[in-house]
Order: sequence, then C-alpha cells, then structure tokens
Amino acid sequence: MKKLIELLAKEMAAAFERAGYDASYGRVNLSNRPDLCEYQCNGALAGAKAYKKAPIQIAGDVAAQLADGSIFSMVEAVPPGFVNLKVREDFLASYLMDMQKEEKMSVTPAKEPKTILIDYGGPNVAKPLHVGHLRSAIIGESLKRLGRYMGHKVIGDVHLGDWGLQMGLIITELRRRLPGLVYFDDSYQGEYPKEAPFTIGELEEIYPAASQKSKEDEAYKAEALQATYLLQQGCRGYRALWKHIMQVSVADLQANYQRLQVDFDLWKGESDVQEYIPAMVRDMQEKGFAREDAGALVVDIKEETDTKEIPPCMILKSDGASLYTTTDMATLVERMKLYHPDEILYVADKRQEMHFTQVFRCAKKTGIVDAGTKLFFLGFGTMNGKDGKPFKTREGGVMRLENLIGEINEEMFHKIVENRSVKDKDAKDTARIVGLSAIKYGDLSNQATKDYIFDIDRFTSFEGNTGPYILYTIVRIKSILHRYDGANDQKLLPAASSSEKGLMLALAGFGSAMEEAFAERAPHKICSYIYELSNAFNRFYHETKILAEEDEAQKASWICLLRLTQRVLETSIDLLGFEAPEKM
RNA sequence: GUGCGUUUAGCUCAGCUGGAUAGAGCGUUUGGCUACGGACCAAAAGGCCGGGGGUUCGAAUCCUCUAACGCACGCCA
Repeated sequence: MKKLIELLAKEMAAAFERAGYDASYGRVNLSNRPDLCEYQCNGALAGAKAYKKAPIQIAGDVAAQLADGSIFSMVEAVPPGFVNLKVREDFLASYLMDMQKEEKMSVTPAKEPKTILIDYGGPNVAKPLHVGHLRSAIIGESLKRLGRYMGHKVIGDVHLGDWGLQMGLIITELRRRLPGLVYFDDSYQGEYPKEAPFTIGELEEIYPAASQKSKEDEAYKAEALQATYLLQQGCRGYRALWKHIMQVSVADLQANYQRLQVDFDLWKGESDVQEYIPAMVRDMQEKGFAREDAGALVVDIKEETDTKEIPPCMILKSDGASLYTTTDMATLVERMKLYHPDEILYVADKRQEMHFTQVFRCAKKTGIVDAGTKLFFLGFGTMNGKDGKPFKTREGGVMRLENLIGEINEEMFHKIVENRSVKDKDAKDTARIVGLSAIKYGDLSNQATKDYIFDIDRFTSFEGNTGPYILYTIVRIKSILHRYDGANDQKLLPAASSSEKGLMLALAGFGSAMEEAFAERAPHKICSYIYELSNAFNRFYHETKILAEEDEAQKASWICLLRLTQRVLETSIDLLGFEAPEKM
C-alpha cells in the first residue's frame, strides 16, 4: 500500500507532466505553514531556472491541471511559487479505511528482506550493568524491532565481554580468599561441583576489589595475567571456575535485560570466538596483510583519502596475546560463517568510533567480510546528569542500572498514588510499566548520536514530550473504547471538524514516519511522530463528545478512528520497546 | 598538535536534507472544570539559529575562516 504522501506526489507529478514540465518536480512535503495548507509542493521554485520561467507561472500551470480531482480539495498557486494543497475529507477517510485493513498499516515490507545483525548491549560478565549500558540496550532494541517491522530478518547479539584479564583478576582474588577450593588443586581429577562457590552479589564485589589491587600491586597483577593465560590454555580448574562465573553472571544479566524488556537472540561472547583466532591470524600472515611492527602484528589500513593518520590495526600484541580488536575480528569471522548477514550494525559508545573504523577496514581488506556485507557503526553520545557532566550517583560513583530503574519506579509510584486511587498492588505494576516508558522515551526522543541530559523529573512528567504522556493518551482511548457498547463498523465518515481532520492526517503519516525512522536509524523520529499524533488526538478528544453522540453512524465512525489511533500508538511504542498499561 | 562532534528561546530539545512568519515541551503570564480520565485543552510573552565572510532568487540547513566546549588519536576494553 502506498503512503498517502506518495499518492499525493503521484498526482502532482502527473499534473507537472500534463502542464509540460518534468514529473520529478512533483515532490510533495508536509506543510510548514499549517495555517495555509496541509501539504505543499515546491517543485515550481526548483524548476524555474530550468524552464527560464517565473516560478509562480509554473505553479499556476500545474494548479490549473488539478482543478477538480478526487484527491485535493484545494490547490493554490501562491507567490513566489508554492503550490499549497489540502486533501479531500472523503479521500482521506477512505485512505484510512484501507490502512486499517492492513497488518502493517501502510508500511510496505521490504521486497528483498535483508539479514541484519545488531551488536548491542555489550555487558561485561561479573560487572553490574550501569547507566553506560542503558543506551546501547535501548537504542539497539528499538532498531531491532523497527527492522523486523520493516520485514527484515534481524538478529540481536548481546556480545558479552567474557574473556581476558577481568576473568584472571576474579580467579586470582578467589584464590587468595578461598585457597582451599578444589579448583585450585592441580592434582584434583574428579568432577567439579555444580554449584558456584559464590553469589552474584559476591562476584560484583570481587571484581572491583581485584581490579583495585592489581593497580596497586605488581605481583598481584602478574598473578592475574598468569591466571588469564592459564585459563586461555585450558587449565581444568580455571575453566570450571570460569563456567561458574558465566553461569551466575549471565543469569543475572538476563534478569536485568528482561526488566528492561530488551531481548537478545544470541548470547554470544568473546570467549566463543577464541577458536577462530589462530587460523585467522595465520591467514592474514600468509596473504601478506599482516606485518610485524615493534614486535606486534599489525595490518595497515591507511587510505589515500584519509584526512588524518589512522593507526594500523593491531592483531596481536608484542607478547603474542590477542586484544579487543582481535576478538572483534574473530567475531566477524564467525558471524559471516554462521549467518552471512547483509549488514552488521554496532550500537556502541561513539568514543569507540576509531576502533570500529579499524576493525571495519581490516575486515574488508583481509576479506573476512565480503564486499556485499555492510558494516555500520552507530555511535551514541554520553548520558549526562543535570550538570551536563557524565551521569553519577549523588556520591559521585557509577550509577547501577538497577538503582536507576528503582529510583524511577519509585518516583512513578508516588505520582500514580497521588493522582489516582489505584489499588496498591496494581500501582506497583503500573509504576514499572510507566517508569520504563519514562526511561526509554527519555532516551530515544533524543538523537542517538548526541549527548543528552538524563533528567528524572522531566522524563517522569506526564506533561510534554514524555513517555508517560503518550501512555496517558493511550489509556484515555482505552477507557472510552471500554465504555462503548455500540456497533463495531469499519466505516469511517469524512472528518467533521478541523481537529478530526488533523487527527486523520496525523494517522495517515504513520508509514512514512516509520520508514524514515528506519532508513535513518533514528528512533527519535518515532517519538516525534507519536508525540504529534497524541497532540492531534487530545485536541480532537477535547472538543468532541464521542460517547454522547446521538448519530449512531457518526459515533461508530469515531470509535473506529479511536481504534486506529490506539493501534498506531501501541504499534509505535512497541517499536520503541515499551507498552501501555490498562489504567494509570 | 591532528581529526571528529556539538553550539537554535531562561532550561531541555526538534527542524522532514535549500523554501513562506525558525518550531515543541518545561518554566513564566492568562483563560477554560457537572471528569466519554483536567495527568487535559486554548492563548500570550520569549530568537542577529556561537561569530565573520561566501554561494543562491532564497541559508539554521551548502562552502570557507574563526571562537568556545566535548571526544578520539598503537600494544586497555
């Protein structure tokens, strides 16, 4: 099904052609002067030079071709050369009826579905999630859902940080604290216990303690490096411990992501791709891509068009150990082998841009990723506090994600209890649902690539461009629909008021808004779309007594309009990654 | 030092890829309650779009210079 704006543009293009101009000038835009028109075409201005004519003359010629059609109720040529347009109410109503019959409400599913792998989340095992992990999870999840809605096959991979020095540090600290554990007995040959010798709480305390000690104590650090080495070499006891760490930590991570309604198809990590590294490195050497430099193994990735120095991509350190880059390269080897994606999208902090530039270039140059697969880095900005500096707790430490969510939920709970007499049990659940909308909408309504200020008071407000305001609008619609007991026709009457037409026009823009948001990987466009839609609905609602309407056909038509509005809003917030409660 | 990014109303942000009078929210001021949920709606005030120069019929948007701030620049992830 075509988008409304495409139908308008098609009509416009035909008019340009009939008037003797090129059809390509017939592009139609949303009006930027709603007081004058609903849509506008600026093609006459653009074409003035090519035809050596005054723009207003071209506009007049075109407008004359559209004098009485079935689509426009108004076509006006206005100086200097705008063509101002209004849509016929009956045409709009029938368009919306077609739209509501479609599963995807005018979004055209991709003709050739692509396999898109999204790498987001990126938590580290044995470390609690903190606010830094929030953006990747929220933005990645939204893009995953949006991609699927567009008809693509999208695979989400959490890409765990589960290998390397951090594991050695934990093992070292455990060894110092509990030297008697069988895992540290080299002569032990039996089965290791199934239960982990620590809880998630202990694990989260052990890592920072170990990390701190290794910075102050050289011997400690050496021991941790040695433990890392032994783990990687396959030391039985250490492997068993590593499995425990994974088990305990991943269960906790899963619970946390579930609370955020963020869901990964793959729980792969750095450890899964270690087996690919030796062959990958050998291949790079044999094909002559890799060279030795100061003892390390590097691949040159400079390009002539570079405006600055791009350091070579380091594959192995001078001590022969692998690094972040190595693991990411090996991950690409595996992803190409198992999924052969058309596109891989990384959602990570924008400060990692250089790293991904190196990985992408190296992967392309060495042929690990073939030319047909696109690699894309979506770097997001920092989440700052009200002071404009990176978000911290009141004490100045790193804010744990759980605590942040807890604070928001508590704030939400107070507001709900203050404003409505919802039963306590329900209020807690409702607070969680609304709280999640506050966090996610607060984040996603900003452009992903920019830094933004995380302001709990603003995000949890029920007024303005916030998640709770959108939910409130949905709940309001639900409440009316719940009380309605008349016929459920699918018939929409032409708009009877300007506010109703405004709502209908807003609904008709759904498909374009979603496709644009996807093409630009810009969830904030979904937010601004539903914010405007909600405003249009509330304006209409305010001046229309729906249930009190005596004309049954009119009432049924409005109910039908409400259903469509609800569906568009709920579909949109699902693409953002949250949902609406029944009451709030 | 080099490169990248940001700079729009008091504050927080949009601005559909060059079009009309630069838009929202919060805050401020004002009006609307017998609630289909007022957690709403309507209205007002508030801007040399960081600054200079250029391209164009036309610039917040493109080019150039410049300032402030942030970030990244080889064995961390």
